[in-house]
Amino acid sequence: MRIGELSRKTGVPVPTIKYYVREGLLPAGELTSRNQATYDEAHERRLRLIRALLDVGGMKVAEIADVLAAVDDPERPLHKVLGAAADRMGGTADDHDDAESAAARTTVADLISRRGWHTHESNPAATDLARALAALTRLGHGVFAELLDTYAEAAEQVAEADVAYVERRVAVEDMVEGVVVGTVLGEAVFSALRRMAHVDASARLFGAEGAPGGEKS
Amino acid sequence: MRIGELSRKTGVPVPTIKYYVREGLLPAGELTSRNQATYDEAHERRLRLIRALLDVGGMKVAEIADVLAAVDDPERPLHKVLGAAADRMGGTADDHDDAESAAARTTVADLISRRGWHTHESNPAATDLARALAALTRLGHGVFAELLDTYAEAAEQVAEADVAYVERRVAVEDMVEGVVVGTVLGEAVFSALRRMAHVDASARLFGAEGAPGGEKS
DNA sequence: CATTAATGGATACCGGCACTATCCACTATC
DNA sequence: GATAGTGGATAGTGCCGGTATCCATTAATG
Repeated sequence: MRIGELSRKTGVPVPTIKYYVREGLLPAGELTSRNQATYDEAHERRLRLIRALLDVGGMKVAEIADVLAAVDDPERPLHKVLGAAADRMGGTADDHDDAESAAARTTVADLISRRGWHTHESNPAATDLARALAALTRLGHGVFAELLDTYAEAAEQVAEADVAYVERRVAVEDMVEGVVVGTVLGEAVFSALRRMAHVDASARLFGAEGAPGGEKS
Repeated sequence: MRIGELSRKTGVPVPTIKYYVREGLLPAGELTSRNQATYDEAHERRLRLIRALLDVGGMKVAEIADVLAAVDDPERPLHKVLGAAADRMGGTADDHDDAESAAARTTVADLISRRGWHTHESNPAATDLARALAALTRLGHGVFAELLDTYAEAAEQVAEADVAYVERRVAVEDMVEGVVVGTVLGEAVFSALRRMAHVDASARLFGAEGAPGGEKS
């Protein structure tokens, strides 16, 4: 398959495909002449993954390059790929490092030990959590931390399901890709579900229905 | 308080504050002369909220403007604010509208009725969910949909806690802000927790620990 | 076999976004 | 009265995902 067909099959413009190759997201086609190359189903699959990560997962091109490099490296242990896939999140790192941040880090450390999690507060996710909690405190919503255990419980359920899902993938390369998909797209899935459940929960409580065209107060 | 002090207290540069005022995120200070204005704690609080929504929540300036306009409008019913706060998510809307998308929409509709949710598939969150599921299917991960009920269960727990949290805010304006904070920052919190739980769950299953320096498979 | 279309590769350019810099006339403060 | 700070306006910056354009070469087509 040549680049035009790849473009037609995936809906990605040819110059964009070239751009992804330049950025290292997609391996180049195999050259058959000086200006001819062929692409196979692996390229097609990779290209769809890239678009899903971009459009649905909201990842940046450079982050995708990192994650895919980890995916392609057979030496890379699975949990490192997971780490690379996970580290994409979190706000911009202009931390204040004030009293709220310190308190938040303590809260996170307490949570980790309380739940007996096999992780460490150096985990980027823990840093992100601390940042979010610190922001919450600065906004006067420090009480929100009381929900942490409820959140953690739900997160455990989801994570358990995710890992079980990854586990039952047959081949290892499928597992690795499964980690990426589960981490990134799973987040989009859960986020959407949470928002839908919000509508439902507030409808139950306040009597407003979710469909538009409702009442005024 | 004048703009310089506001800047010092919040760590936001003066030109940036002016920019937020221009973009309608922050009300202008009250003019005392032609080129002097005073700002109060409400400005300070609002400014912190803006930064949290930007840095932690990953929202765009225009989205924040929409949400804050809804927050400031006392006529706006609560669930509409929630909608405005929630609609910020989801990928770019260049939908394919193919077989996968149709199947995904059916899956979403089934899920809504199965769980008896008071929402409709016109909900933007439902659209986002359908998009994510369609992407999953295109990647050959259609089986992921089997996790949907586990995800939904967890989402319900979280949403219930969120709504209960909002409910116990005393004043109404606090409730409204609580909705925004709970929706946006709550997502950051859950996302971080999920990634931490991933590490823990995969450690339990594969015997790899969260700290680096592990094994090969 | 001649013409047209497509390709790989390189470079330049584009629009959107979140600021940042500069300038101005004016005011507060020392 | 000198210096710093202010509101307001306009222009510029750096990054990011692409697009556009060009070239020499090769494939496809009548």
